[in-house]
Amino acid sequence: MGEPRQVYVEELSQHVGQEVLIQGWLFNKRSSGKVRFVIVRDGTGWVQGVVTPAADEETFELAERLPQESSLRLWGVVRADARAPGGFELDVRRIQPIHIPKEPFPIGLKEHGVGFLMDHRHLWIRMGKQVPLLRIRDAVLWAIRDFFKRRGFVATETPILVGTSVEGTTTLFPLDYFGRQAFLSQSGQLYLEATCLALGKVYWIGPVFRAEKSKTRRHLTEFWMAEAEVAFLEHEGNLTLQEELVRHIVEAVVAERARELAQLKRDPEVLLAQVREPFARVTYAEAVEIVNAHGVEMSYGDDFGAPAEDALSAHFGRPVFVERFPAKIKPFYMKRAPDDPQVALCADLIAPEGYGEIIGGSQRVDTEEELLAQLEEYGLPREPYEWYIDLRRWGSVPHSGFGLGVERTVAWIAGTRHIRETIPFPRLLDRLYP
RNA sequence: UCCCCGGUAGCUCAACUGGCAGAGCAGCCGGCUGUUAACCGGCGGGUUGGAGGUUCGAGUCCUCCCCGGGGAGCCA
Repeated sequence: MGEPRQVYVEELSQHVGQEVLIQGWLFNKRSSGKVRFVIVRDGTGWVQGVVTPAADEETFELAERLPQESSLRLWGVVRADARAPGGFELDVRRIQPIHIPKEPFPIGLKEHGVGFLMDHRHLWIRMGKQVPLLRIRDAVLWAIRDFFKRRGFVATETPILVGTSVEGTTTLFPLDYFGRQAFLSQSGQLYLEATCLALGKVYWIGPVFRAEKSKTRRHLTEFWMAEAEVAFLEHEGNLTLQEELVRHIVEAVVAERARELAQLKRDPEVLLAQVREPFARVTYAEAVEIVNAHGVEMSYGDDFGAPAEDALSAHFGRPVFVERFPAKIKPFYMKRAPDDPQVALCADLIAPEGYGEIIGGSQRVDTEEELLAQLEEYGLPREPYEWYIDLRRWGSVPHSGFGLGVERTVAWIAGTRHIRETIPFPRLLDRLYP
């Protein structure tokens, strides 16, 4: 026999009848006198251990005394049991405490308010929905990397510290850079355009920062974007790439994280059905009519507000691309449609079920003349963009790209209404702790 | 920045038109051989967010401030 093997809760099905060692934390305990139950979590799942006087005296005593979130090693024999939520239980032989808290764990098993939970985010992430949610986030990020890797994209990086804004309109976090003004990047796109002319197909996944005073369930001040940029790719191909990426993410998460989706009561069939068909595609002008038909007022030239996005997502019931926005409500770097210079060759992808815009993308301006004209049109200074203009001076090619909001994508797939739970430590207006 | 709601025990909440501040959970003590947010009995626990005001009397009404939540705008 020898020493019992150390295993994780998610591996228990492979060890029925064997004695194993689980290392984890006491999530909860219950007692019926001579039968005591300890629920232990280890990051991969939860399992109930059954402690009876058959265990040694100290272990039997610990099963009654250990407070919530004690860390411990637990030796027991794995047994399949229909009564166990996960299908398996442990008949406990021995418990060895590693750390016994001196004070009650702040987060109980009963309900708490959001403010309290956010103040204890560092402890909240151990609880309930948070673990499967963060495991789904992990799967989403790996699915993105896997998708691009398989297609020969080069993973690259863009700077976080920048000297100028990418999109003139959005608010930036300023900071002092050795006496000069610098900002936290709000998008890696412009740099990715340069990199794609070096490497062909590139992507990066990283944090971006928006100093908007947004207080909604869809906004963070620090969030993660997966951005891609492809040389020689035009608008149509850009949409196809985005659609294939999103479909791949959903299929990969459903395949790899079925257990977590079940814990979150998210029906994988609903997700698969949403991405099975080709995504809907409408022009901005058509979208405005659909939105108005749903009783949400907006006129041509307005950007879509949250109610408008919700109307669109309700109308289609699957992801929908909104193409060809009026150029004046989109950033300076987007290429104009050859048949209508008033509209940009761009698209936003609106997620189903009201999870909002998850992708913004476009074909980029590719001639120096157009770029200079558009910088001027937007009232932007030329100097900080000289390097960007250079890209159109030497070997410019048609190129396109997009940015996918990781947290909104996770929220949609996990079926979690508020984006704050899709990242371990959300940064929100008025919330910088912990 | 604007609009709405809230702040009472460690947590979640109650307390009528102003009249003795209460319950569940958590904690502590005890009971229970299959519990599933276990259950049963007992005990302790409060500057009612802060400052000022009205009143015989304020958790409750008024003013200002602070904090939190929801939403809008903007965006991914």
